[in-house]
Amino acid sequence: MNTLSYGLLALLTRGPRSGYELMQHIQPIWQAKHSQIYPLLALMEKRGFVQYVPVAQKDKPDKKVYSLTDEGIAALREWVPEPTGDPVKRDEMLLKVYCIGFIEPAQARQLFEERMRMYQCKIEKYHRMLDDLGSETVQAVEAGRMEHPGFGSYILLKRAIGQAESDLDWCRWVVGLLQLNPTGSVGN
Amino acid sequence: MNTLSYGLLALLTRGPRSGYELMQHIQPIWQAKHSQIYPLLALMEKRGFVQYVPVAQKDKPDKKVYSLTDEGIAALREWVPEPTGDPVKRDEMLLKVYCIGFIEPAQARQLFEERMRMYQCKIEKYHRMLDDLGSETVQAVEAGRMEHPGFGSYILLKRAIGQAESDLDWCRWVVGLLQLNPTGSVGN
DNA sequence: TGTATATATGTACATATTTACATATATTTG
DNA sequence: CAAATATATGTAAATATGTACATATATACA
Repeated sequence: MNTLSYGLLALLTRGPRSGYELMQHIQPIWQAKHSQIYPLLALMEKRGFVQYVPVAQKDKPDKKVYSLTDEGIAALREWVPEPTGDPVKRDEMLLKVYCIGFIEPAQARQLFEERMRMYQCKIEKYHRMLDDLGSETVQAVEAGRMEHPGFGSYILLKRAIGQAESDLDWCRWVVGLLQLNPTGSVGN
Repeated sequence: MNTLSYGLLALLTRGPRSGYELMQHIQPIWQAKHSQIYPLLALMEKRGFVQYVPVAQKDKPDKKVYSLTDEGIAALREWVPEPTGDPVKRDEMLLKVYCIGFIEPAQARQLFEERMRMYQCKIEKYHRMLDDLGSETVQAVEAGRMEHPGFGSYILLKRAIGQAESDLDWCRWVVGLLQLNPTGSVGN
C-alpha cells in the first residue's frame, strides 16, 4: 500500500469506478499511467480492500467496476491521520526559466506563451467541472457540510483554478517584461 | 542526460557550485536527493559537460566545485527549444482532501492548518531570498533585461510566492467553511 | 558522553514511475 | 481505405527516485 493505492481508495469513496475511470480522475491530483494503476488495483483486490464486478459493454470493451469494501474504508481511515507527505512538484519549464539568461528571447517568449495556453485550457476545463457539480453541491460547500458528496471535489477544483490562475498571471507578467526589450521580432 | 541533469546544468549558469549546493538550490523547482545528484554529476563530468576542482576546507569536509564547460553550455542550448515536459504535481494531502467526507472533522482541520503553517514558512523564506537578490536585480527585472544574472531567480521566486499565497488563501477559505459547522470542539 | 544537525560525497538496494509491447472494438480524421 | 483516437485491461522492461548504509568533521544539546 503506497500513496497512490490510498489515493485510489479515496477516489472510490465517490462510488464504483472502473480502473480506466480511476486513472482519468486521479490525473489532476496525482499523475499515474494505467500500467501503474491496474497492478495496484489487482493487489488491493487480493488484500480485500476493493472488489470488482465484470461489466460487459456493447460498442466498448468490457470493464471491471471496482468498489470499496469495509476493509478498504477501514484502511482509508487509518491512512488519513498518518503524517502527510510533502507535495512533489517537478516542472521542466521552471528549470528552463532558471537559465533564461542563456536563452534566445524568442524561445523564452514561446516557453511562457505555451504555458499560458495550457493554463487557460485547464481553467476552462475546471470551470466546466465545477458547473457539473451543480448548485446543490455549491450550497453544501457554502454551508461547510464536508460530509456532502462533492464537497471534496468542489474545494479541490477551486484550488486547482486558483493555482492555474496564479501561474497564468505570472506568465502574463513575465511576457510583459520580455516585451519591454524589443530583442528580436516582437511579432511572430 | 535526463531532465534533472539538464536542470543541474541550468543551475550552474549562475556560477560554480558544489554538488551539495546544487542539491539544496534545486529543491524548490525539482525535488531530488543527493544520492541521485552525485552520480549524475559524475556522469556529466565524464561526458565533458561539467568540470570540477577539489576544494579543501577547514572546519568542513572537502568538496568538489563544479562548473559548466563550453560543451555543457552547448547541451543546455540544445535542450531549451526541445518540447517541454508537462509539470508533475503529486500531493498526498489533496488525496486526503478528496475523501474529506469520510474524515473526522478535527483531522480535516488539522490537515489544512498544517499546510497553512507550511505555506507561511515558505512565503517568508522566499521573501528573504527575494531581498537577498538586491535592488539592482529588481531594476533589471523591471526593465525586462532577461540576460541579467538574477532575472531567472527573481521571476521564479515571484512565481513560488504566488503559488504559495494562492494555496494559503485556499486553506484559510476551507478552514472558514469547516468552522461553520461546530462538529467536534472548535477550540483545540 | 551519546544524540542530533549541518556540511560534504558517495554507493547499494528497494520502490515508484514511465515507456513499450500486446490485444480488441468503435469512431473520427485524412 | 489507412491512421489516429478513445475505450478498456494487462505485462515486461527501463528509468527515475527514495531509503539506507558508509565515512569524516564541527557544532549544539541534553
